[in-house]
Amino acid sequence: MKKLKLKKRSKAFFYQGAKDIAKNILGDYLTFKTKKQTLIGKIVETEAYLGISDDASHSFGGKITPRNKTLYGQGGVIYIYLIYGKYWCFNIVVSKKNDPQAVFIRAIEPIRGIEVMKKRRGVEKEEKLTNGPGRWTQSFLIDKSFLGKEITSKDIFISSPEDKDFNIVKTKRVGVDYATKSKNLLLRFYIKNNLFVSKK
DNA sequence: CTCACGATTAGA
DNA sequence: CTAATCGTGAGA
Repeated sequence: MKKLKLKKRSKAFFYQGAKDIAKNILGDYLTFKTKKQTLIGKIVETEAYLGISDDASHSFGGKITPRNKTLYGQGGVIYIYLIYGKYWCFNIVVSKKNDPQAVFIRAIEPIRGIEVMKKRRGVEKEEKLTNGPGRWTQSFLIDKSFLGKEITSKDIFISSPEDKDFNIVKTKRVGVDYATKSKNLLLRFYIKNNLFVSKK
């Protein structure tokens, strides 16, 4: 078996726009280390949120609230929020300061720490551990304590393999029908035929 | 202070 | 298909 070579994504990588980053981090590995264990997942599904011009985005129109103010900082930090009173949604703030774009990580493929994930999720089926934005954060035990943390940290970071070989599917974003102008933009990206992409 | 609702999920 | 569940944001 060939050894997988991974290169850590730099802070400057996250200064690009959301659309490019959402596509480019597909197939990348998300690593999350604690004292007890290391969890790793491959990013298989993302969405881009374009910020001020995007009426599906939390920062549409330049709105600033206590919850979303992290979006207005320099790219490369984590934006987390609670949805439906239960599930943590994990985003990476991208672009430059005062350009509040974000990349939403909707699904990953579990690579390492699968037993821990099964225990936390209370399910045995591997395909159901991480195939949705609220599911994978539950597997990784990610919550509001990660808000504003650098995605280039020692204990949580993204790295890219040298070679990637898959096709990317583009679709409309999920669950943004409340948006009128932007709801049909093709800003959701996922790895074609990957088993861990969220619901049909 | 009140209150409607969500970048979702589990379960019938 | 519907209910769950609670922090958040808008408005009184």
